[in-house]
Amino acid sequence: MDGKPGLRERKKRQTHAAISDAAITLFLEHGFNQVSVAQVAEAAEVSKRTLFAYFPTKEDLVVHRLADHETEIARVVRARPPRTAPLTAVREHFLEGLRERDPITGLNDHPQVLRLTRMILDAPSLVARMERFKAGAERALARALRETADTPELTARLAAVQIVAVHWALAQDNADRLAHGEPADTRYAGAVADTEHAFALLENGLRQLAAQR
Amino acid sequence: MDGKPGLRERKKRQTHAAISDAAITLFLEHGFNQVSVAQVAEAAEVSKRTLFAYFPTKEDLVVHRLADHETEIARVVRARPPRTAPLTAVREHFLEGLRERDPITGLNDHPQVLRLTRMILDAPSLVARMERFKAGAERALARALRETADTPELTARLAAVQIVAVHWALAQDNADRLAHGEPADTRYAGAVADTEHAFALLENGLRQLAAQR
DNA sequence: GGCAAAGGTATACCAGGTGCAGAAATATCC
DNA sequence: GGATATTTCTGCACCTGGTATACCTTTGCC
Repeated sequence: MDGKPGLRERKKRQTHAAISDAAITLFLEHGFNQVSVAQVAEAAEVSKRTLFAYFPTKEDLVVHRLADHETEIARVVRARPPRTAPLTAVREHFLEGLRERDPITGLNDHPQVLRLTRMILDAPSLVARMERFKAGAERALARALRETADTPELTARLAAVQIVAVHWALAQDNADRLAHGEPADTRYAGAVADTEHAFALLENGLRQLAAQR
Repeated sequence: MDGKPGLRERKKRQTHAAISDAAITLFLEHGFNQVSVAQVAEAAEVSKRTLFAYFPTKEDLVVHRLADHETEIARVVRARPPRTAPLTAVREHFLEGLRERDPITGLNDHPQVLRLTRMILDAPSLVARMERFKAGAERALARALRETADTPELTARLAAVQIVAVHWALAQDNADRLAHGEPADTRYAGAVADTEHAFALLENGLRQLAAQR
């Protein structure tokens, strides 16, 4: 489809990568808030104005790498085998992510990943950006549920927000533990158990929640 | 406890209110992003520095009014009658909110409220701020569940994120409809039905989600 | 009334982000 | 291959949110 990307196109990609790489390197080294976009631009040998032509905000310098994941759950639901419940597909996908130590599950303890996670958590504006991400994931998943499982509008939205919320809670929990020094391999069994528990809760509802007091 | 707030204290409250009022007035009239903090400060007859002494960020000029609601769900759970399930308490509280047209349920169509909602939705930074709000509500609710229903750590967190997510989805749905012109009184019946449906889903789980395809 | 402390102000400053006019590089047409 | 049109990059000035500093005013209190 594009045997000839064209010089202009290639340079664009190159510049994009140069800026992104310079940004990540500097941010990991000194922290997100400690590095100005001017410094990033200088390191990438590009004007500040050009940097903003490629990345609309400073946060995007980091977050654009995760853009694919925004619709990941929705894609999993759409691509599920016939007669499989959406929830089952999402659960299996998450378990597979755990097995593969996919960073999105929070269960990857490579120093680079750990530092990136810490960097994001230390920068409020980046955390806020991640929340918007979640909202995007919810919308995409709601659509997928409507279109592939004939789920009514409201039910789809409700299911979507619940699933995404649980997904993130699990990942965050894993990431927290690894951030506190627990090795991924040690955490693995617990992460699997927690995942099973969480999806069982989703499937069976909160009825079981004690009513005492 | 304080029959004599003291002059200093009174002036502080007064200044606080003056700034907040000036801000809301200007924001409602011209839009959040169209008004600078300098203009708000000028309207409130206060220096910019003073404004930031009272409100840490521009967003807080709007959001501080909702601060109480951050822990509202958690308080409802803590204050529930004996042997009542947390979920029941939250549902009843939401239904009561609908009856009273509490703006937090999205079912208040007073022009002021409508304009405020629109203003918030039109300003990405305010939306982001609301998301942080949600996160705070989740934490508070998780604690309440742990402390009043002996819910284990993970279960409490999972339940909390689900409940808060559904709560917000319902409110947002109502707000959306009113924003599109539907009167609150017309929407009321549907809002109640949707609420019942949503909480039934929470209670019974997503098992029912069709597995077709 | 006088003094310490709290609170307010003016000013200057930093960082993220945008608008604009022109220079430089790339693509296109002859 | 060269002239031209188009895209992209750049430098610069500027706006806005937010902070630091240093100084002044008000309040509380003896």
